[in-house]
Amino acid sequence: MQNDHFQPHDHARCISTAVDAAERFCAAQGLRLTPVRRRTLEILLSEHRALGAYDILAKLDADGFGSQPPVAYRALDFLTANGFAHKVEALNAYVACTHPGADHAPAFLICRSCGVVEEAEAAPDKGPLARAAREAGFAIERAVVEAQGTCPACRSEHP
Amino acid sequence: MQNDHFQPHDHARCISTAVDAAERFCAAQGLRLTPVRRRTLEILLSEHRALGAYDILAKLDADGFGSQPPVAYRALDFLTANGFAHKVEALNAYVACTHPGADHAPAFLICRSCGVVEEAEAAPDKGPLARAAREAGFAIERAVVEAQGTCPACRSEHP
DNA sequence: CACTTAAATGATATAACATTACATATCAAC
DNA sequence: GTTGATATGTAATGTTATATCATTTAAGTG
Ligand SMILES: [Zn+2]
Ligand SMILES: [Zn+2]
Ligand SMILES: [Zn+2]
Ligand SMILES: [Zn+2]
Repeated sequence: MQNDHFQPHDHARCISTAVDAAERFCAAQGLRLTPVRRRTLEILLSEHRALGAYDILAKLDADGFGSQPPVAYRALDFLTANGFAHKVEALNAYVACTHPGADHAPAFLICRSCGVVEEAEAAPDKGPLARAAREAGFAIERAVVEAQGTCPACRSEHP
Repeated sequence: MQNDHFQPHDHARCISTAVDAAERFCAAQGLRLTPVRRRTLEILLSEHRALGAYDILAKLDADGFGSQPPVAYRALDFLTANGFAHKVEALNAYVACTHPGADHAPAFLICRSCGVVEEAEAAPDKGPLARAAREAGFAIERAVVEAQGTCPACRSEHP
């Protein structure tokens, strides 16, 4: 794993890297990183935890954007459709992507103690699930891979 | 894979096997497979698709059980806690277990065309995710592994 | 059997997550 | 500047899930 956000790290760099990548990608693809979309990405990037759509909506509202659910859901749809954020299905919540750039298949390690969500590569063509799919003749299009447990930082606090 | 519920099969046997296994397990463990719990399991077993809690609730209501959400959620809690059913996080819906018996880590193949959900073994200690977890010192307690795509039966219909 | 206690159910209310629909505004191209 | 496409504002509604408290049922105990 290139990064490990369970440990203390230069988080300002996490934010600037991701925002820069989003800006460059949007410029290159003719996508519009509008103020509400950009602010939503910044909100997600502010921590490595998954945030609910209504948590995000409350912050957007406080910042002078709209106060109705579609404001948050539209921004999240844009960010997830373009790979800048992901939905964590097990939490019904959203997290900024930490593997910005190309299209990819995310997997998550979710600490149930501190809430930090670490993104890894799912490698959808490998592993036991891919084998079961091949045996059944099933064509995988998208995979949700989310492990819940405890991160090293939390376990060292409660030994 | 022992079974493959994407293909035609003796489904009455699926049902009787699973209900029998649940009855034996409850008898052995001193658990109470009450009428509403048993009926909920039968409803889930009636098809190999995931059903929403409110779909189940409507059927329970029609059968003379209660009509309020906790009726369905309590029965589903019992069934999932004891391994007779699983929640499919990507669908916010529930499916009967087809690997009855011991405690196990399920993975799912979900056909987005016909809705059939096939259960496989997740093998939580293998695969790329387990490797990433070991590298990060993360202790996995539960894994959500859900692949969405198309099953062989549906693909042969739309070639 | 009567008593106690834990588990399960009934019922009400509310919280949390998400979408539809339609009006208005902004932007890019012509 | 007009046009058409994209984005936003806003109201209403739909869907999924939980909290709380009263009541009933079942199991264990003397
Ligand atoms: Zn960081
Ligand atoms: Zn990502
Ligand atoms: Zn069957
Ligand atoms: Zn199972």
